[in-house]
Amino acid sequence: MPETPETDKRLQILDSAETLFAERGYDGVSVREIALMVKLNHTTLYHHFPKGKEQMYVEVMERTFERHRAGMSEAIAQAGDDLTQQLYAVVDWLVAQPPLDMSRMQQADARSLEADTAHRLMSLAYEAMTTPLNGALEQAYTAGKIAWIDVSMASMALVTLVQTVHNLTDLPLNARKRIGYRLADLLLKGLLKR
Amino acid sequence: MPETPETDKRLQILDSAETLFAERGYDGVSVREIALMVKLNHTTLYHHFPKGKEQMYVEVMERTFERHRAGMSEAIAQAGDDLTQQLYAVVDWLVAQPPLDMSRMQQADARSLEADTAHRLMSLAYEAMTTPLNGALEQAYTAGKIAWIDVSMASMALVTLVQTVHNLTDLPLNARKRIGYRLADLLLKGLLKR
DNA sequence: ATTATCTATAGATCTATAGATAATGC
DNA sequence: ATTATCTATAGATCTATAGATAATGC
Repeated sequence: MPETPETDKRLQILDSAETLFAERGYDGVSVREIALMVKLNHTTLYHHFPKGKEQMYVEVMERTFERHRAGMSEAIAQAGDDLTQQLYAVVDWLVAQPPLDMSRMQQADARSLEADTAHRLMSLAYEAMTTPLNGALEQAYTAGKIAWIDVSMASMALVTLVQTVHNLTDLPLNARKRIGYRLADLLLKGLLKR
Repeated sequence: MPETPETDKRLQILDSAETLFAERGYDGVSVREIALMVKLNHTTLYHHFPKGKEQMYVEVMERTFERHRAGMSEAIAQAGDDLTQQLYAVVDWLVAQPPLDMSRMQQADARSLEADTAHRLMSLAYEAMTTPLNGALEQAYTAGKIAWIDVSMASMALVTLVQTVHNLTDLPLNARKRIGYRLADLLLKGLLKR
């Protein structure tokens, strides 16, 4: 069976790099490991990515952020206009995706990149990961459903909390999703009795 | 002025290692960097820690966990019996401490350690970081102040959220604390209107 | 005599480049 | 002729050990 033109080696490399970078971060992954996953000698990767490991990381992350922005927007749009259902849909999306650890990106990965590149990527990340949720929260506020809050703080809080579900590596996807819903409930209802 | 006997070289090494490991994780720190901070040749550290870098990391983390457990217990005890004030006190403690990124510990650091050691440290970490808050939440539930929740999930959620404040590196301590309080409020009151 | 420190070095990575060889497209 | 792949290798780390030398305690 012939390969489809989209799945050429360059895309295979990015896909493998994405899996590895998501698991272990920039410094935790070697160019050799990425090459091993796509069955190429590691020096061949420099043909496809002349600027080396940093270029692979940047292209991987740009793809990842855009996919997350689109995926979360779509999830929210499909969920109707109830905030709780919208947050559950975002949980479904995030839990099914590879982990995206913004704290590690900032504390570790960014230090190994050229400074301008690191700043640009971090801004992209915050923007992509909060914009769809910000919209949902603003709409809920306008509709009188939620109290006044710092919308972008709440969005980051949800994303951060749901990402911790990826640390439960021994649980199957469904169990991780259920825990994600409970974290969303916690953020929606709060601890104090109503 | 003579050095106090407690601040001998071994403790200086652990203090420097703690700062560096907290900032950049196990793989992000080299034995040479630790040695540089205490003005020793890096090979000298193997005299004080014959099992090398892993031994330094283990001793650093054991100290850190115990200090956090004690610090959070003390903070809660001093705060009286109001849950909100107790959580604020925990925020004060956590924000003033070096960052402790459990996600990075599990996803990155643990992979570089001997497997048994890694498991033992992770268990210690979860236990130390949640036990004091679990107690406060159980007491609040018994007193009818909060709704029924998974207490250890809520404790981890608070710790995780407050740790993100360490990523705001350009803000002074007081500003970071205020954001910590607002995150605690979010968890206490929730988004939905009451 | 014991403890703390250093020099020298082994051996295992890592990223990246130069340049040869094989595969592909016209 | 161009594109994709490989071999060989440079040069920079890293952790760790062996063994010499200096400082300290009895």
